[in-house]
Amino acid sequence: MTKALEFEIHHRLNGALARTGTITTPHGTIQTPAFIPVATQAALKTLTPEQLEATGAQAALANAYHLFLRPGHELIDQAGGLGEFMRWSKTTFTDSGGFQVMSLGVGFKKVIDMTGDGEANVTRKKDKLAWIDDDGVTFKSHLSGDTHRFTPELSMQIQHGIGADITFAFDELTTLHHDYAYQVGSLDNRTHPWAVRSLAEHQRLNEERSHRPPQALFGVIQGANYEDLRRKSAKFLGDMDFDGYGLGGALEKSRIGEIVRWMNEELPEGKPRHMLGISEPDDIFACIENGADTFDCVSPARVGRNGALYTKHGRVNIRRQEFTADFRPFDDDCDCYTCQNFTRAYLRHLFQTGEMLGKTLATIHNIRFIVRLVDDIRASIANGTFYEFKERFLADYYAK
RNA sequence: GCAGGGUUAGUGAAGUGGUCAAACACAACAGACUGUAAAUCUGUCGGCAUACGCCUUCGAAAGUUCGAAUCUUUCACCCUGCA
Repeated sequence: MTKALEFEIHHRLNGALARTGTITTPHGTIQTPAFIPVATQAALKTLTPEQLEATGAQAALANAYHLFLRPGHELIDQAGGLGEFMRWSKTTFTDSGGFQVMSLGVGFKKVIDMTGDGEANVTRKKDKLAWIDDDGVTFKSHLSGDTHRFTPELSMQIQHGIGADITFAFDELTTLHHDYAYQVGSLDNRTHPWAVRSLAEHQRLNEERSHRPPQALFGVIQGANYEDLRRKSAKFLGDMDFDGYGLGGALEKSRIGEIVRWMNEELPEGKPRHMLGISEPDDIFACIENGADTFDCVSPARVGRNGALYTKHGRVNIRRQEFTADFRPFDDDCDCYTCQNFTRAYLRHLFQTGEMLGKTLATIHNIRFIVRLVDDIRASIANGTFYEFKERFLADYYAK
């Protein structure tokens, strides 16, 4: 193919923005909606590519910030690109690194405070490592303390070096404590101008690097919880020549569906929309219902590594004493490798003893659980049972 | 037999007259984790009580003292030198 990305819509849900479709990139086709697991440093922690593929994952998302620091985007370019480097033949994404770099600016460090009323207070003190201006972000590496500077241009150069099929524009991380005036300034002075610069650099790099498969670029919409800002941002970016859109952070969980709807009512229908950093079942339903096509999130993997496994009745901590002699599969409805082969007692034992296999098996289960949930939602949109499925699933999952 | 050292909560280990139900670590128990500074973090951890607090503890017994895990005596067990 000569195009970086093609998006086709197959089914639409009556009365809502939800749709099913396919995203095709030079490395394959993704049936949407889809959950995209996160392989931040060109690896999904604890899994081999074969194990990841067996979960049904159709793509993986890595991070420009982490790969810039180690091993460096030039090295990945030399290796033949991200997919070749990590031996993942399907579609790849990279996040721009903006979120990571700017989160250093609001990062927290554990501090023990012995002042005050004489009691030791363990607090989390701000440990600022990033400074933002309208041109870019200066930051210190969390690894070495070296100072670096990211601009939209450099982020695109890094992402082209890494060579993922789908890349994201460099945007500003805002948080909920930023007020309306700050959010306006963030859009007008940074996220939007940076989107223009990201797109220009991206187009230049796609031409310059015509020996490589063409890459796609998604613009990232911000605007926090403000309807006018979300619509304005979606309109502004929607008029630009992006291949798709990222729906970005700083939103109130309880209003997530509504906020996603504002954006998607303004965006061009024929381009895919990626919800950044979301994986809780209630959020996934809300976002898909309101027109999101793909999701990524570290949570299923991280939470799994820390011993919490998804079940149809909610998250459960596998280390609980009650599983000591429980020889049933973890979730008897689950078709994953872990549930097909191992008992709760064994999984608990692996976590109690700190065996690495426990983390692997829990990660396999959790990734499969969310991938399959989104696959099931896709099927329910196609056959018209979305609302029944949603109601049934969420009632079970969040039942006390 | 002589001389010296030791015995603290599930385990290891601080603590040598009051601020000690007793640091710290591990184990155990419970919880958190949403564009990964996360194989991380938080809480509980003698008994009863939501809590204020009350009760029983620092090998055993008997003492000294207003007050003992901390000092004295005897006993038990363990370790190290010399015989």
